[in-house]
Amino acid sequence: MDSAEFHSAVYHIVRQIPQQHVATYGNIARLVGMPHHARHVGQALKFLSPDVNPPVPWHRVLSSSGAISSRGPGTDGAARQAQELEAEGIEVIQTRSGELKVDLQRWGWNPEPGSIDINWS
DNA sequence: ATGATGACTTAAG
DNA sequence: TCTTAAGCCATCA
Repeated sequence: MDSAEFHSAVYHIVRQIPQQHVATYGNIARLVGMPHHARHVGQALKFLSPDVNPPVPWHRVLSSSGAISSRGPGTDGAARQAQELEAEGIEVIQTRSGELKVDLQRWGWNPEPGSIDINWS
């Protein structure tokens, strides 16, 4: 599986995250079959253009702690993601240190490995 | 070839 | 709940 296929696979899985649910980078990586590529899931999402069709609900992907990954100081990506999540009815809380997070126990999506469609092409 | 960089994760204290 | 440390691996300078 090359890079392009990996990206396609990631998009395919992310598109299956149901409304009002969130998944983690690591989980997506596992579902795609590359459990050590959590970081690259983020890379794939970064390359996403806003007008892809069908749309990819990138905002439903979080880190394993439930925190919305900061895109670096001075960026607004995290805040925009929080806004998308709230727009769909998912509760976003803020920690003392100012981190935005979602309660994975409540909103997390944990499909049985065999219960989802893996074939993207 | 080499070293730095991430929209990361897990374990430990 | 934080902070550190170590592991991870494609991409880039």
